[in-house]
Amino acid sequence: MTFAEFQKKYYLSRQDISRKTYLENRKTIHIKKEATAVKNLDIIYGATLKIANKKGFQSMTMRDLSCETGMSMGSLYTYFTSKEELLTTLQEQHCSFFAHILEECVADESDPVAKLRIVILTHLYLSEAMQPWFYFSFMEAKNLPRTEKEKAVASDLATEKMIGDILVQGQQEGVFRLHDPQLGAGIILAMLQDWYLKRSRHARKDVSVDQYAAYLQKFIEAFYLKGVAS
Amino acid sequence: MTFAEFQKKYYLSRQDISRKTYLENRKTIHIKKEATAVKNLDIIYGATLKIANKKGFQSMTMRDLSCETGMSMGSLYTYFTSKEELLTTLQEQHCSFFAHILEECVADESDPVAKLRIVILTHLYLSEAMQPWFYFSFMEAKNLPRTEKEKAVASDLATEKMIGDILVQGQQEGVFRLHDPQLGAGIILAMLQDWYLKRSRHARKDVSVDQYAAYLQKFIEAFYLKGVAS
DNA sequence: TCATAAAACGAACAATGGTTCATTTTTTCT
DNA sequence: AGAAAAAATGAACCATTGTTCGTTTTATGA
Repeated sequence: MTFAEFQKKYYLSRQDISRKTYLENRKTIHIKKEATAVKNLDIIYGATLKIANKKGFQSMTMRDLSCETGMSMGSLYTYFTSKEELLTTLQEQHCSFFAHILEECVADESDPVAKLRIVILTHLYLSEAMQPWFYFSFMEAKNLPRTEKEKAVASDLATEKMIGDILVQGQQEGVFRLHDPQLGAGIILAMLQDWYLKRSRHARKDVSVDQYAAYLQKFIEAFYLKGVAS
Repeated sequence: MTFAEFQKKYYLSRQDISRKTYLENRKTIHIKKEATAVKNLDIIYGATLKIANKKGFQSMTMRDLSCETGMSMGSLYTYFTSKEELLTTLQEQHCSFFAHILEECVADESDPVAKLRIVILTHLYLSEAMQPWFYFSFMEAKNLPRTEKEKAVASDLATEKMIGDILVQGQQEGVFRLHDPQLGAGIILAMLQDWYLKRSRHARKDVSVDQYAAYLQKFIEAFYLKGVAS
């Protein structure tokens, strides 16, 4: 699978997140028509991520958001009850979307080498497709309300555990070299996160996701795979 | 060198940063006695990093800082002219301190393998000794005033370039395998940054800097070094 | 076309938070 | 000890910003 193919498969993602937000928050969103709500939620999410990733969510004022979305202050407040609720909802919706896809990707794969490859690839592709949110989630994690913060940490740990489990399985099956799988999982996750944390730097080097993915695979397999000659 | 040895060598660092700040900002700091100024600057820096790393610099109020330092609002303002100047000065002083030590560490080493090892080790040790600032610098980079932001980016790029240059040298001398040194440098830097960005996670796994350093060395050399049998 | 509901609007209110400065407390030096 | 300098104090000021709500504009449907 290449990124182009991945994109086709998850083409609808952005709309989906806004639609899910609307359906799950009908009580607080005082808008009757789904189409209107979904369209505006999409605009609001996009603008929020754009501004927050430039100056931080705290520094983003509701007036900034009003300006960027082209909506009035009053309008914005028909989509959420407070600035904090906007933060909570945005984070929650994106986070659950991400978790769902990542868990799905290794579901019907049993070979640890293939599993590791697909997790790495899927994570990179997801973070490429949803780069603004991934960056946002990393940078704003500590400012999230308690519950959301805990979910974000849990999600991150789950990803790390998923990688760690694959490493353990590979060691048990004798295809991976014996090394601390906890540490290994942490380092692999760090390399995955680097892709969305330093986007502009990779862009300057003219590196595509697919090139980065290929390099990572080689790097990781050089250490973990048994009997690969240098 | 172990971290314990490193710590002995750079024992005075914290005081040094406050002292340098005082000496270079005598015009704006309306305090006559050096000892008083240095003591309080140290308290202010420590409190600022502590609060900002918990809730973000923007969200930190001057009242928070007053409370944490035990100093009054008025007192704080004799050490800097505005909240932004506090940010600027803190960042600048720590950044130049860091750059100085990192450049020094490879000065009298010519072998690329040894060079790579010492850069990795020094970076890890520095980020361990100054963890609050490293974390702060990464998380607040985008909120820094223009000049400081540019310096922070430049410093980061310089580190990456330093690693990249070592990889190139190693390839030219025939001790490293041929691979994109730019990408490699980026990935190595990501692994170094993971150490201070995820401190609590490493603590939970009971991993020391020295253990982490050893693991990284193996990981990186498995990929770069030629003819190391698996 | 017109009446009614839906949505958008943005000025006004209240709370927050950076900054100042007249005053008090502490230190220094003779 | 006492005067003068240094340092610390914190209440008050004012710009900023989250939030509301009475009004206006737009969409719907008979």
